[in-house]
Amino acid sequence: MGLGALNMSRSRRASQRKEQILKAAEKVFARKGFQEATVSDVAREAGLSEATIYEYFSSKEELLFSIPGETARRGKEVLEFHLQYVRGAANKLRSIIYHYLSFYQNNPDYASIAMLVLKQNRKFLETEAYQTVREGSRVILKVVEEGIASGEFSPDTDPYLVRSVVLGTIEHILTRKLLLGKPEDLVAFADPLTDLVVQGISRKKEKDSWSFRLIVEPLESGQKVEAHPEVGTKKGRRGSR
Amino acid sequence: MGLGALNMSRSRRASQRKEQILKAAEKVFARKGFQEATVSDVAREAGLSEATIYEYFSSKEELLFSIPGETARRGKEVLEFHLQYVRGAANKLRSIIYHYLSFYQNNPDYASIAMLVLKQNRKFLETEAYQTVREGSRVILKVVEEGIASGEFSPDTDPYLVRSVVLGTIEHILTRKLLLGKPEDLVAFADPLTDLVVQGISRKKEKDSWSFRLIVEPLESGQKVEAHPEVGTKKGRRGSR
Amino acid sequence: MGLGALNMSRSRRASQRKEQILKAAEKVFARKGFQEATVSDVAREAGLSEATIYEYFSSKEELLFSIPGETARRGKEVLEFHLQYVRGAANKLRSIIYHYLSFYQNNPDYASIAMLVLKQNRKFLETEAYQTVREGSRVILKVVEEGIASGEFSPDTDPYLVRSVVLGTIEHILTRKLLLGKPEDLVAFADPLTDLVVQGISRKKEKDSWSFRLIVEPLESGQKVEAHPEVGTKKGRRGSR
Amino acid sequence: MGLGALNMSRSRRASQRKEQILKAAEKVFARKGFQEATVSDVAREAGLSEATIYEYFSSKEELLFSIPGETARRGKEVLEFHLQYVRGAANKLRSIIYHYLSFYQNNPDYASIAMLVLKQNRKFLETEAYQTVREGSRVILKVVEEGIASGEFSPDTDPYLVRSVVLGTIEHILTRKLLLGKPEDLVAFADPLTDLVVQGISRKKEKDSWSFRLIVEPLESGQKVEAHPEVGTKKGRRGSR
DNA sequence: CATGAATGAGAGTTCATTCAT
DNA sequence: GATGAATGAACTCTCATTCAT
Repeated sequence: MGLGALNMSRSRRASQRKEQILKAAEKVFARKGFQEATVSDVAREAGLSEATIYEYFSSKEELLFSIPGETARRGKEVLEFHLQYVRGAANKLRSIIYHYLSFYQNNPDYASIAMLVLKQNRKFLETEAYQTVREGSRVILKVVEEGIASGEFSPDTDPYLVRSVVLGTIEHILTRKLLLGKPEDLVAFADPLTDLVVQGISRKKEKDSWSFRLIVEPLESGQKVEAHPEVGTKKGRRGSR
Repeated sequence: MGLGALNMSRSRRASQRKEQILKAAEKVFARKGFQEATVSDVAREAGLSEATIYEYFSSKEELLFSIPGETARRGKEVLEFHLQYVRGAANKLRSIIYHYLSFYQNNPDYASIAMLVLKQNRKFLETEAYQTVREGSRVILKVVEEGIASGEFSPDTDPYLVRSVVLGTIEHILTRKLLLGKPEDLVAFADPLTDLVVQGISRKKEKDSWSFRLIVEPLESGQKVEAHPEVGTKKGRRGSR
Repeated sequence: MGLGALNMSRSRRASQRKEQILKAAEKVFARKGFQEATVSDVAREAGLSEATIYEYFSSKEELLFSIPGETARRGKEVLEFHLQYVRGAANKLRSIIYHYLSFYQNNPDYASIAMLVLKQNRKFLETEAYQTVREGSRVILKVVEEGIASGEFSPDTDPYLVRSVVLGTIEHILTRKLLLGKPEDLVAFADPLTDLVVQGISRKKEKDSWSFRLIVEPLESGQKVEAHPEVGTKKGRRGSR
Repeated sequence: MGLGALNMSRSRRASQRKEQILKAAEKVFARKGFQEATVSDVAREAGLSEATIYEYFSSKEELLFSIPGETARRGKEVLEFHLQYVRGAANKLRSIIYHYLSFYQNNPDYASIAMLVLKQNRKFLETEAYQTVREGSRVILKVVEEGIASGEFSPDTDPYLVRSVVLGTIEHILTRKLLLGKPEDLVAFADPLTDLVVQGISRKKEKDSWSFRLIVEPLESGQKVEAHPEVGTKKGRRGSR
């Protein structure tokens, strides 16, 4: 005792052990999936006995559900921190998309568990960790609403749809990468995806200008107006939620 | 025996049994998930003994992987049939999105298995059934390419990204419905999603340039064109695949 | 199929298996106790696999509680059958005591489980099997009440106490035999115990005092009557129940 | 430390700790049973760590077997002390029975462990603590023998049977109370039980006097004392031990 | 002395799968 | 073709016990 730096408070050491176990579990579950992985696998990976795992987590499932906790919280914090300095809804959307992709790219084991294990687990929805994820995704809603208010985005934009587009696309690409190995670089999708979404929901100036043009018509040109009458002009459609 | 219409060929009867078992399995796996469901559950649902299940399917996993087969093929066929009569890439995209949503809406058990069971299963990728799904999703690529070629869509559109946006969004919304019960009506998302995507990938600059030209021509107005010049104009960005 | 006598109905075979397992369990639990015995032990003794045990009994505990069922019912029936032909409460008591001792003597494994395992198990009290045991012990109450009514037994006899004396003594002797191996012969206690109990509850002093008076009258002697006036004359004492 | 009265000898303090642990163990084992209780439960109850338990007792079982020690010894001493002042075998029997019932009533945790845990444990018989119990029960034998010698009890009384009757009945009533909660008051059984037993083994004067009477009535003589040899006079019956 | 932390050793239980009928 | 019956093979979880500090 009294070994200075070597000494460590009880709870500090305990939380270190927990972290050690969680890292091992993340690795193992990511590689084998939840059902296929055994607690014995996790114990081996952590260099501990099975019983020790149970000292820190009351069940295999609790172990699984504890994995996102810290990681997700940290991800959310980083995102929110960076978002502070970004101006404009479109730019914020770009930042969010970039962060998600970058986060998954840098945390492949976490990504694997989130996409292939937790996402399909009904019980995960009742988890505290899920709340963090939920809050994170709520940021998208807010940004979209902000963009609508500022006039950057079309007033009939459905924020829920946008969220589904953003998260759905990211998850789809990520899942492909996890299962098929392609694409190599997730982050490369940040800009194209952002552009697509932003253009997809931005105010349709074009039409405005078209109307304008029509007035001008009396003199010349403007025939192309009818060229794409069906695109983006049906108003009032919005899915519930 | 040999009594004409009453008789049924060996294989005919066998394939009927298979269908009976598959229907039961779909129901059970959809409700309980794969690992949680037992072969005994499926047998009970089918009104057969466990051993009989094994007469027709060599393992529980093969049973699972056999579920999509017919259903997916039928879905793909219906889609392709309808697509024949649709003109224009944007309209085809709308039709595709509508079909996917409608299909999942009308086949909730299948949807549940696809989203919550198969998607997380690496082995499913080596399945024949997966090929059907793959082919189905390839249709999107073709339509987008067609749209690019026709000038409907921006030439720097990434068909793979579009596919991910379309399928990812659909799956995201579907998964939410399966796990959270919301939204009630999937099909209501067909138009807003299509609109977003189509606007997101439709030819861009041209319009700007048109307005430009038109504005100059008449007399005044049109300055706002430069208002958001940064949106959607960054060229050359494309994720690998 | 169609093997005549060798064939056996489904349920018949199942109940035979159950019996086989129960016999094995009785043997094993009697020898090792419940906690110390493993399901594997029982399976080995029965010549079956562990899994098969669980086909017939849902848990180790259910297996334990199923042991008394048949045996206890049969014991109770034999007792009641014989009791029909016995006249007089004292003789019935003797018959009951004899039967209990004889039953335990002839069913040592059952006796061991009843005395050393079930008797101390709170959960057993909620068992159906326990009801049979309960009913069996109720016979004693009835007989005592009958004896009181007929005047054979003292009117202030507490039937519940008598039942406790009879069963308690039998169980005490039996437990000693099970743990210490002595006494060899349980049935030898039937008569002495019966005599003690019957004398202990038979009509008492009153007779003495009557006789006394009669004796004195004629000629002489009889002073010793007062010798033990304090024994057995304190009336009105009775434990609750 | 070393501050006079505040100080305490090593062994004194150790034996205090032991007592503290034993009290906790008694409570816990009484409530949950031996197998169901964990060393951790005992440690928590004692306000100590599990490891500390093992400083004082080498195993969970040793802890169990140590519980009776002091308590049983004290019980035995109190009984013997009071017995000194009681005259007459019957009165001594009454005193013994009273003491047992009273002791169990006042030490319900001890009673629970004795009846529901130790009694079923073969290994307890090899314990030193069991010797104390044994000695205690030997007192009954001595008193009965004394009563036989003094003529209070019938000469063909089997002391071992009487011991079994006394202890068996007490334990039977006690076990009922522990498991079923009834009867509330154990001590109320002291007199009725004593009366039953004492009358059950007392010299059968009555019969003697009857015979007497018959003889006197006519004119003289009385040799026919053997007139009712069948009640309680069958000699030579005695269970081994 | 006291204990936090770690673990070896099992036990009960579940099921996918097989096979004789 | 259909199935009742049987089981091998694991896996999760529990706890008494140890030991370094």
